[in-house]
Amino acid sequence: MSVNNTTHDTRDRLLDTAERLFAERGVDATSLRHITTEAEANLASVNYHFGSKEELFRQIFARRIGPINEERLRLLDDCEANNPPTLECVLESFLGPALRLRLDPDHGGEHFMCLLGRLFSEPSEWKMLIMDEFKEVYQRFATALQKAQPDLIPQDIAWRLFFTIGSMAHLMSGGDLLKTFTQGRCDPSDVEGALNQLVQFSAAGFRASSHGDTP
Amino acid sequence: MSVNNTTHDTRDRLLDTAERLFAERGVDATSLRHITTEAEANLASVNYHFGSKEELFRQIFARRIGPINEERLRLLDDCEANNPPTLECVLESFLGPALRLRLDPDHGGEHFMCLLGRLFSEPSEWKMLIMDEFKEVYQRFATALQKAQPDLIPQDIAWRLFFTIGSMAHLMSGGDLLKTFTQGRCDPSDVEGALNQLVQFSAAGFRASSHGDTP
DNA sequence: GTTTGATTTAAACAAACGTTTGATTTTCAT
DNA sequence: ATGAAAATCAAACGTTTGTTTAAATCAAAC
Repeated sequence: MSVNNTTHDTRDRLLDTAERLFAERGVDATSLRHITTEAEANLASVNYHFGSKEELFRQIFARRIGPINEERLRLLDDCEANNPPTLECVLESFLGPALRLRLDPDHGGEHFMCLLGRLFSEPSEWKMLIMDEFKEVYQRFATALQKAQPDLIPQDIAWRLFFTIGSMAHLMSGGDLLKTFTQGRCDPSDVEGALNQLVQFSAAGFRASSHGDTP
Repeated sequence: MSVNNTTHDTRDRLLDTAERLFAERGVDATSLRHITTEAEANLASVNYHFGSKEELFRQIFARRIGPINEERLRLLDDCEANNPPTLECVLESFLGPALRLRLDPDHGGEHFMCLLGRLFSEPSEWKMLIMDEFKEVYQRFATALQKAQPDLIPQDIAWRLFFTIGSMAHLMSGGDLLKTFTQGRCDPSDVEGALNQLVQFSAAGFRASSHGDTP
């Protein structure tokens, strides 16, 4: 049988459920039994539809990461209509599509965002998956940032983009720390507020002079 | 028998080996069999010396985190000899003791640093362990940063400290991304260089005006 | 209505997990 | 040297893991 509605029912339910559980408890700590139970599917269904747990993870990742990076590049194109593009515009093009996953009405995007944020600091196998998909986006944005701040040397651009990614990943992977320590007065789920905070913080970081002393 | 040299030999070897493997492969993905094999100890030795895998982790954490936070507070005291303290001094007091774990000659500190960096984005159980130990340090530094930048509202301080912690955690948990993408021209293992980059980046972020527009 | 292929199901698989046991060896104060 | 405590050891414990199998069920084409 080829594709039809009911056929992909359990397949999608497995993807959604696994995405959520992977985000909540980590990939290694989530068993196929847990996934299939919550998805109301048979234990064997994961191996039937995906072949293995690793391939399930790969497909969870694949269906989300493409659109995000495409939108990043599309927004970056708009920024580069101006020459040089503004720092804020470039940074928002990079950070916005990731952070706005939280707005997904069925919360699937939010779960994936959390999972993706955690992946940045994960060792080994799983991380390699992002690397490849991320390379083109990274290079395009590093170049754009260099154009926005032509006085910086490439190493400084790299360091600061690295820190920006770290801040983004930290925000994506939870933000419990922030909400806890501020007793809810800073709310990471206010997407546009959080995005604005991060864009302003990073933009200021990129505007620091090159060798460190404040001018 | 009470403490003597050979008695604590395997105990320490277990702590060191587990610390390294937890950092390299993650806590969940590291088995007691893997730990005890590499430590050249019997499988039962972890349960004999620590009672459980969780308690082993707890002790790995406990022996390192105390000294780090003490040094942070000691350095912060020195900063606050000046009033107000400089942003750079406060940030370096917070970031330095963590990042300088890399300088540990037997590389144990480096492994722990990696493990600690990952823990920030980990879900649930393991993370709670840091939270408690971290609360006092967080509050003291948030207060100091507020004194250093009195024009910022507390929410801005919290957001920017959150981003600083994210950048720090990203750097601690590996920095593969940075080294890979810059083909080695940015080297996270140059501790003082990396520390300087992060301090300058964060300090500039903290100096951004409150509501976002560049003045 | 029968057939065909896709899907679901219950049951079993071997492997790996953390932990426990009881005997054995090592260590050191007496 | 002797006895008691500490440490190590091989072996087994009961679970849980991801995966496989073969039969049962379902959907639709002929």
